[in-house]
Amino acid sequence: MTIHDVARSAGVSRQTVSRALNDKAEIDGSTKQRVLDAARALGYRPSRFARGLVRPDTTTIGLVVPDLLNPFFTEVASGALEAARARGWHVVVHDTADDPDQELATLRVIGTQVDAVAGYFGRSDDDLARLTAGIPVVLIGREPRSPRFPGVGIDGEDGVREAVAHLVSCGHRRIGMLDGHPAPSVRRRWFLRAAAEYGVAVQPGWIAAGAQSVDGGGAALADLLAAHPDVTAVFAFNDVMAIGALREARRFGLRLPADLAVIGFDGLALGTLVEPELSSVAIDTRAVGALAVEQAARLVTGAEPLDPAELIVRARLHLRESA
Amino acid sequence: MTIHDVARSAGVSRQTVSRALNDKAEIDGSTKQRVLDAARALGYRPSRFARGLVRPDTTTIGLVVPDLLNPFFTEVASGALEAARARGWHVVVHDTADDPDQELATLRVIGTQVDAVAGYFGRSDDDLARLTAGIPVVLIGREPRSPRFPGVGIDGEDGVREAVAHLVSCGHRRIGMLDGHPAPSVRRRWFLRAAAEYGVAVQPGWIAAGAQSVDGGGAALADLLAAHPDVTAVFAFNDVMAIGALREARRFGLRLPADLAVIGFDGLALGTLVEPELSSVAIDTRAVGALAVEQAARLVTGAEPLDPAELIVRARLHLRESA
DNA sequence: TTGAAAGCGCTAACAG
DNA sequence: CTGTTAGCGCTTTCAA
Repeated sequence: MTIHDVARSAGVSRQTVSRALNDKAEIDGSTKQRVLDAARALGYRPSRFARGLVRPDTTTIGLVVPDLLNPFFTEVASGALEAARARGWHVVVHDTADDPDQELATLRVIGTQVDAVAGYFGRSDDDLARLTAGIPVVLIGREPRSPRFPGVGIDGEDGVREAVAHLVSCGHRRIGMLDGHPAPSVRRRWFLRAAAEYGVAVQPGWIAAGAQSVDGGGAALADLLAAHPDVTAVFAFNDVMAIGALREARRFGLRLPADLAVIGFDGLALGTLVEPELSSVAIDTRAVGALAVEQAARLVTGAEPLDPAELIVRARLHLRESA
Repeated sequence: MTIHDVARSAGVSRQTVSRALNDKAEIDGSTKQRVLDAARALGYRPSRFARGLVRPDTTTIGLVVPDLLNPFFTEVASGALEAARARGWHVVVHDTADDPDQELATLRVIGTQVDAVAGYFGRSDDDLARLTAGIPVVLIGREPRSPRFPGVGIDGEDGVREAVAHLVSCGHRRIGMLDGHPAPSVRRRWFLRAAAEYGVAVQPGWIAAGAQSVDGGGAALADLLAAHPDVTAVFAFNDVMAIGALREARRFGLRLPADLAVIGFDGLALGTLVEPELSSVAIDTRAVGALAVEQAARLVTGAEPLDPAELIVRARLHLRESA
């Protein structure tokens, strides 16, 4: 079903069909209507590729995230969108549902939709290279960083240390962690290292892991407290889990932060909506997205790419009410 | 910069370049490397359109939302994503920043990226028709519904009536509303009609309007209470605003729901994270997205489209703690 | 293993 | 106002 079929059906040339469809001036009203009717009758839809081939194009970059329902990723996306807008570029957001098959499927089609790709990927560098076949790729949050693709890194080490220092200074000695799958995470390593520095001997049982979601955080806290009710503070893999922990703690009848102090990671705007407001090892989520776009832009235009050191976003402790 | 330039630079034919880039088998290792080097040196990137033209294609639909940071739209997007996945299709999400210019820019490029468009648009039907030039369009939440494009409608009338009935049955007589811009909204009309039915004479000053955001909701409540501190309950344009109102009320030192009852609209998952948990006139947000995709799918494949009556999502009151 | 030819569906430029 | 011609950049036959 091409423009040719419509042309034949309407008894005109392809060019006339094109004119009718694109609302051009140089065409007779009745001819136009006839063409439009024929197109509708045939169920004709123009090929976006053929169009793109002959029309001036806008650069668009694809942002791939594992889960749009997680506000962390929407904040990153928002930063990316804004950075792209500043250049007059477009961003389309893809959701892989945190599923390797979906990620694969996305990678297969994305090459026909965008000029560069940025985002969160689980596949190996080799797979990525093969699937993206020549279009620029920027990884976000991949740890360890890839030698092959540039990536935006998140360095939470100092921030986590601040968090542990704060908890210790408040008198906490039994500090647990709610890790997120896949565990153990880098954030856990930062936590354990900081705890060791401050003389907190974290017992293996003080760490529980759960899905990176509100419910996962709640479940992890329940597990943790069931085995170790004497833990007085927890550091969560991210804010979403921390918020789940807050809710779970309330259900347990714990007072916050008196009975249990909670510190999250990410510094989401969401943290100011819950009660008590969430303390968090915060990163500039919008900067993460903006840097990814900036690097993608340099790759696309052939400008000098940003240096790995410039592509690191550092975390800082934001103290609010929950700790 | 085309495949031709690379071929010339590497001293091979275009097909050989194609083979090298796409990791095909029938190519000598050293030739491949030479081609790859030349491509890199030239900064060559294949045209996604030319590729799309000759490669089997996956259908993708574009979902256009005004603000990805608003969880309502991410819930809708999530429903759309899931419905598309069930058919093996893809969805890309576009954010227009609630800005007519961005919407225009998006519409201009979207035709080269997707096979159908669904979402929230402010432009006139004529503009939409011209800009989308033949690709199927599904409107979401447009009120009144367009005669030209199919759309998913939201009917909150019964739900709002339930909400007002509930408030009245709890003894509330001075019930205000926090409307969202652009005001007055359809939801306000539902509210006023329901209030009239239940004998509540809503004074003009009991209605304040604000941005459709957390801060907007907080500001609107502040305005409302400053002028009419005797209002004992408010219905908010949406949950996000309601949550802002909750926060503002806490800052005012009001007890919830004893001093002020709050009911939102949308039924977001977010509502269960705040304290008190938010009562809301809830709609099935995922169904909204799913219906939009379903209709787009029918338009794309030429199947019998869904009837306007089937494209309506009705709201129901979900009572939690805030009212 | 490589190259030549053909054509994907569309629109801009030009001719009529 | 309408049709003809000529590509856009790429990959897939098929032949060498």
